Amino acid sequence: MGDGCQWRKYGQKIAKGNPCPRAYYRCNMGTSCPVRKQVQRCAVDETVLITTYEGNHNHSLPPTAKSIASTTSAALDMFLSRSTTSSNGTTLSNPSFFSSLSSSASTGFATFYPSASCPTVTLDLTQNSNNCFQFPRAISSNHLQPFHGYPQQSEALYLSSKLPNMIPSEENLGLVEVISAAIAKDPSLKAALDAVVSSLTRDTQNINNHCQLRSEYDPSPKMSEEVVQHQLCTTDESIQS
DNA sequence: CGCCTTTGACCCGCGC
DNA sequence: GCGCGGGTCAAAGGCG
Repeated sequence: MGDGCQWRKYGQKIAKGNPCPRAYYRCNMGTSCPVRKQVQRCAVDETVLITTYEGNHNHSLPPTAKSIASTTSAALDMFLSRSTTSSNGTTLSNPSFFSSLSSSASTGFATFYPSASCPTVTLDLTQNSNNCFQFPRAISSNHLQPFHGYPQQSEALYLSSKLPNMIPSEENLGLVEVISAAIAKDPSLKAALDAVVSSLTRDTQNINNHCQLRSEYDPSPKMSEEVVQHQLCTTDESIQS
């Protein structure tokens, strides 16, 4: 998937537990840019590409890359804001919220599991189509620092994507419902998403994409809110057990 | 000819 | 100390 940056491949390995090789890339845009990324197909669903970014660019980014960076940063801020308001006072995000999201990711839609020890954010890029980058949907994050694409502390950014024309499909409807329920439960979440979309609109010329995304985030769950909340509680209990 | 990818070798951390 | 696995290096080959 093109992300606006130029990458130079420097290695490929077959990781244990996944027959698909993992490719290693370095950013080739700046002089001695420290940013690296890993790309690997999901072992469960080979249409899913798991891309891991590490480091921070030491050069300016093209508009497309900036859009991704700002989007990711906004997503991180969104989840981070929840962590700072959590009642237990921890620096990590609301465990109930993330357990719900992680459980939805385990349905084969985006089979990636962020660990608490590694700062990560997982984004669903399945809305990518017509070779035009669109706004990714944040699935989960336990990252403690936003990604701006400029020198900061070392960090890792995890992105997952599917090939075009793969959705909407039944397998990820559950995720949509969970996200919708999360938005319905927390008005601040919807406000954060609106801010992200508004920010993206300034960077993109594709107004149609914007409209599509706004409709994607419309908090009108296909199920009643009571049913969704019950499922979330059930999911939380099963994970905790 | 230069750039990029491929791929086997090597390095290093971690668990036993 | 040894083996395993992940990450990186670098020579060789392909391609424009």
